[in-house]
Amino acid sequence: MERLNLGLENGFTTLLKTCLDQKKTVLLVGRCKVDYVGRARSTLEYGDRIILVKEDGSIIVHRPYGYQPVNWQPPGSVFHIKKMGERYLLKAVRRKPQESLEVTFTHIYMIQGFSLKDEGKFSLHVTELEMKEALTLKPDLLEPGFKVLRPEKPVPPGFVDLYGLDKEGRRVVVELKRNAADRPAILQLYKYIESLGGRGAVRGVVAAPCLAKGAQRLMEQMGLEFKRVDPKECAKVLSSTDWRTRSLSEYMGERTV
Amino acid sequence: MERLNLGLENGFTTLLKTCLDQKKTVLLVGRCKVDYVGRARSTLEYGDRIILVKEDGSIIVHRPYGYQPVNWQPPGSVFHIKKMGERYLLKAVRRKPQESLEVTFTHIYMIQGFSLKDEGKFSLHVTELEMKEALTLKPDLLEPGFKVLRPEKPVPPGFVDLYGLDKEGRRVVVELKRNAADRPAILQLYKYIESLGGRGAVRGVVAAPCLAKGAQRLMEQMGLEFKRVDPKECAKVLSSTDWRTRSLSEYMGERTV
DNA sequence: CGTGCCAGGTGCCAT
DNA sequence: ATGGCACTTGGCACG
Repeated sequence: MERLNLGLENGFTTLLKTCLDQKKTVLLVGRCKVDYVGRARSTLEYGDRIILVKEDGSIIVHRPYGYQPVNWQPPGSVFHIKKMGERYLLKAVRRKPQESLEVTFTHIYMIQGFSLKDEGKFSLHVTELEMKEALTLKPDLLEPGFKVLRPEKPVPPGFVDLYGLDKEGRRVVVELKRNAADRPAILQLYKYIESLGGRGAVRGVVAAPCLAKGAQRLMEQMGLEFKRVDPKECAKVLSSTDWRTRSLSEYMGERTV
Repeated sequence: MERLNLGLENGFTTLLKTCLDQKKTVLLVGRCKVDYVGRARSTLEYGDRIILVKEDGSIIVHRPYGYQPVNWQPPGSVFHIKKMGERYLLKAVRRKPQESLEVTFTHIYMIQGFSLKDEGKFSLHVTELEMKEALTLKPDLLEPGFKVLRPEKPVPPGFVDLYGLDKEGRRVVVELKRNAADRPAILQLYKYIESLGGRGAVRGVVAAPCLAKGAQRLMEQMGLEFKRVDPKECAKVLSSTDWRTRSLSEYMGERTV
């Protein structure tokens, strides 16, 4: 970590340009207004905010409350910096879609550049992908005798989460949800079934921790089955075994065939 | 704006606790690892990051790249601060769902508290709501002679965006999309039509700037019509008139009747 | 409070 | 590039 703080007297524009040139991350705190034009359009009146300008050309404007940024521009944006009389202008533009974010400062309370080294690995568990992996390795988690033929089977409208055979040899199409299975999930499964020859030809199974409120009736109407699957249970299966380490990622890698 | 920077020697824990007690926003830059457990679970190995701790009890961890935070906890979280030997611990817990975020610092490059005053008004334009407002005020934008009977008509599965009559007096159900109308939107409209007596009884119209890729065929299959509506055109209608200022919001406010 | 739907959604990976 | 889809989705409005 290397720090850069030229002080405000040295100039907002100088510091900011230096940081951007050197691909440093800049932390700004100041009183500003924000105007955004692009897919939509927004205005934010003057107030105190925190602004992050990152090495990759992204910018995020945070109010002193709330989880979400009030305005932003994604990585790859191009910055323009200007001093306009008493005010400082920071503009971030991206193309495709053409969007522009303009931050106008009346006061800058803090500006500081940092060279941050962050190569730490991030890993997320208990995702739908992990559920799919677990069910591929231990299909019994879905039902005894179930065999996975293909995870991510492509069908005309999209991708089936799991495709396999039950112990009687019938084809099974599985729609997997990490959260409660809702109406859209069920309708999606139904579409897949239709494109695979209809209900007579394949079994339709919704695998999820539970069903959403209105989903039960829809399930029955469409003649689909619900199988309870616990995401944490799936994650545990993966972490408790070491078969995952290599063999699974390879196996899952073949799903595109 | 009031600034608080006691310096590191004064103690990470002291400063942080003071800031949280006084409901200040804290900016932190340091080398840390992050562990999250809750709906899912994640680990982030050591690296340099920026942490925002806001007045409302939210915390956001940013890597030096990317638009999205790598870890976070929403407003209302409860913080626990501890010094563990050479390391500093910042833990944010929320209930419902029960989730915990733990940031462990080995180095703190900067820590600073700010009392930020931000009452600036934020407004976003050209939302789906504004399109609906525009079409309600100028139904001709949809098609000549169209009349809106009710925005947001409630039907068993949900709410119809616009409900009205065409110039021949036929009932029209409109599904409105600010972006390209996709399959789910079309299926949704179809559900509404079924619950209103089926295709013979009402016209089904998808109003959007354009159709998503595979949507055309589905539209035809279901016997629905597509009407191009330009969000910018809608915005112009709203901005070029001042009828919006009060009267419309009141009118729209009655939609729940 | 749960439930449903929108978002400047974003991100990831597929063809 | 575009399409399909998950996300610790978050957010809001409504029953």
